[in-house]
Amino acid sequence: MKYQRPKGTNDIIPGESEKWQQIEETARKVFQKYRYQEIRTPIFENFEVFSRTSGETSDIVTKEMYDFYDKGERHITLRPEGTAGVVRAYVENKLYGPEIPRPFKTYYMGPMFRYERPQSGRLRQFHQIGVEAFGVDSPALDVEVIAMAMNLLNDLGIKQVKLTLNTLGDQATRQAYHQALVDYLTPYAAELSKDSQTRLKKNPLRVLDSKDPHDQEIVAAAPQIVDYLTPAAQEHFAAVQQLLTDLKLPFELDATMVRGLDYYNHTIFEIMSNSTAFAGKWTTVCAGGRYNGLVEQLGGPEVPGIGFGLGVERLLLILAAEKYQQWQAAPLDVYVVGIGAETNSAALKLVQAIRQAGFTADRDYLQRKPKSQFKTASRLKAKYTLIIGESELASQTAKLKQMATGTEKTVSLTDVFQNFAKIWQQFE
RNA sequence: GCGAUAGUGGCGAAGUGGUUAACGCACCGGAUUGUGGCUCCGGCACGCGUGGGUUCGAUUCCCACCUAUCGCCCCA
Repeated sequence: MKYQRPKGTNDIIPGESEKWQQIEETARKVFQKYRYQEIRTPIFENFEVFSRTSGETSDIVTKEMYDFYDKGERHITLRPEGTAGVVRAYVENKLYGPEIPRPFKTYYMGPMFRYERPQSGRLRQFHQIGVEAFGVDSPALDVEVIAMAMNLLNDLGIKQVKLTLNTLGDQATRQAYHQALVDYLTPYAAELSKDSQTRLKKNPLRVLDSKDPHDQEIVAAAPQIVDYLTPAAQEHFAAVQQLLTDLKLPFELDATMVRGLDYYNHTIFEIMSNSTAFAGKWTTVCAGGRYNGLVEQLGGPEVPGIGFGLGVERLLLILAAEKYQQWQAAPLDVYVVGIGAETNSAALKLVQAIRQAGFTADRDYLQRKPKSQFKTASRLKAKYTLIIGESELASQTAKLKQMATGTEKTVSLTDVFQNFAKIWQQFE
């Protein structure tokens, strides 16, 4: 093969693309109900938009950025996630203006890029559907966003999910907790895994979700962030839990859940699936949280925000495994069979007329013999065939055949051109 | 970035250091001047991921690279 797609990318071909359309359509419908509007931001941004916000020491910045210098020596990054770009656009377009009602609720869908080793459900170019809501600090908004994510998954036919929840607290909480954690972990530094030793220096919180068994033993007795929450943070988190309960949305608390990105605080959540697509292992399909302070960090006013991102490829894996739906191309109403080269023009006019009458139509383009054309019509599951040959051409008629029954009727070409819907109706 | 496994037609899949690379499915054509099934007959890899090397000779052996899959890291 001369050319192959770049490593970690995928072609979404007919047969697949229908699924994408269905997912996107479902998402748009759900978001519309909650009154979120679409935003489309560039696929690439200045490097700093992501490096500053995600955290200089985060894995995304240190090893997963797809970045390069363009011809003007600008340091460009293909977006690794959606939030930073949306926040940048929010600030740049002054969407925090007083004339814009709060919360400002928006959603996006599109490709994201991370330079990493491809694996199942993980690509270099992958796709996320995400939402962001700005300008409201109320726990009710946290819960609305979470409920909307659950709503979307449910509408997509994914029922087997688990919602996990944690809080990172506010600035004061984080500082106090950070210190407590470092104090606790430092004596164990030598025992920690190599990765965790560097985490301890760069971002101690990340030690919490280490997969290393011995790390986990140490972490088990570590101080928990809930014990360091300021009264305000405590109150916020309690309210979120209460509201979720009011909505009868079951959730689990996970004190070790953290985020790979630095900008999160307060409520963070993940929705996980243990679908057979992941060999029964709980895998995150949707992750989100609050990011008060991020807007400021990108040069805007002090405006709180919350959002989530959902991985489309992972969603597709679950849907394929659960076979919840049958996806297919638009059904074929009429297949036009042309017999003889001289019917070529008439066949083309016929498919066009049928399409303009609001039906789907296709024809043979290879001048194949009738038997083959009928075979194809049959394979395409055409409801009707419209046959035109020399004799029909001479009498300005065509034969309409209902494939299921084999019944044939002669129709005039003029009628087909002028009112195919009527002919269709009479046959049905 | 590290480790493991793999790569033969549209798909599935045999195979071997040596004349024309099995077989199945799908597809195309014919038997049947203009009608869907079945059957029968025929066609369908100038080539065995790419590039080098060893050899009289490589799809087969060696090396490098590419890609995929899985694990680690991390994450959607």
